[in-house]
Amino acid sequence: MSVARLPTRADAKPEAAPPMPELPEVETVRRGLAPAMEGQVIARADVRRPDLRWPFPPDMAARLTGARVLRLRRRSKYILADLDTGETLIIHLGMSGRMLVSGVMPGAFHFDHPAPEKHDHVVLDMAGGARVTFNDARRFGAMDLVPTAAAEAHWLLADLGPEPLGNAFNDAYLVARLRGRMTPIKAALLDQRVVAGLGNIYVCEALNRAGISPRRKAGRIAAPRVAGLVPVIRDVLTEAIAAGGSSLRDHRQASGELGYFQHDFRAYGREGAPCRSPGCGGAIRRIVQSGRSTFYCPRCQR
DNA sequence: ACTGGGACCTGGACGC
DNA sequence: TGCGTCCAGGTCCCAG
Repeated sequence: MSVARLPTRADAKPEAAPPMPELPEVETVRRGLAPAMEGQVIARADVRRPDLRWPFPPDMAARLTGARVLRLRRRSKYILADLDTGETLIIHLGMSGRMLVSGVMPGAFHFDHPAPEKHDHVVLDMAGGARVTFNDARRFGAMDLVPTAAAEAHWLLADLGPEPLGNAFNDAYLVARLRGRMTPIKAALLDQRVVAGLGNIYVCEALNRAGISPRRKAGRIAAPRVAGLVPVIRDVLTEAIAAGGSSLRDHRQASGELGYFQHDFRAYGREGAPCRSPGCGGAIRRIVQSGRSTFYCPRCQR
């Protein structure tokens, strides 16, 4: 006779390598954290090592303790937690950062607190009973605590380009921003100063949908084609956020680990497989640009 | 100013 | 079984 069991942390581990956190994953994490954190007081902050990619403020735990989280925002791939102390906790997931929610979640399932694992670097116990655990094996992630008024001017955020889903990201902007650039369009779209929040995966997907070769020099693409990238980028990200949102509830019920959801990529990670662009069917090819994998269809991306 | 390449970090996949 | 090597990529930093 089988016995029902509580979800375990192992249930959260995706079978395949999880997608790296780009804008949609970060937004999904933010939405998942919100019910556990917004309006809640941080009763205890356990900073289990002094640094991720950079050292934490040495008194970060003390400054977090007793603070109420007013709201969670997102800028590019950063999560910003505004506190009632006048400070903002800046969080970046890097490449392997994960957020796990356990304990009491208002309006959601209750999970037992998991045993601490390797790479659990920061643990926040909320007064309401929820616990947020930040785990980051590769430690490319980051946290900093700065005055809220200065958060957007933080050196990590200061040079970021416009949000791809915002009004400032439009065809006139993108055409002007790429004019004269001799770098491949793949690299230009990965440049966070051009547009903030895209990573390797969604750049590959956007270029595939737009039918633009990742090798083409950014400044040599006809303006109408560049303009066409804007709605495609918005669509790719919006669809991914929607997928994350719809999976959030199920995923939280399954594990408590936030931000990972099933993707249906057309190009990324599909070397040798048929291109999924409507009516194409060419073979997806993998090349290396700037030391990174690029997946594209030589048949429909020109 | 722009561009390309290296460094950081660790776990997992792979070959011998 | 175990060891070495490669790969993943977000971001910073540096050299040209």
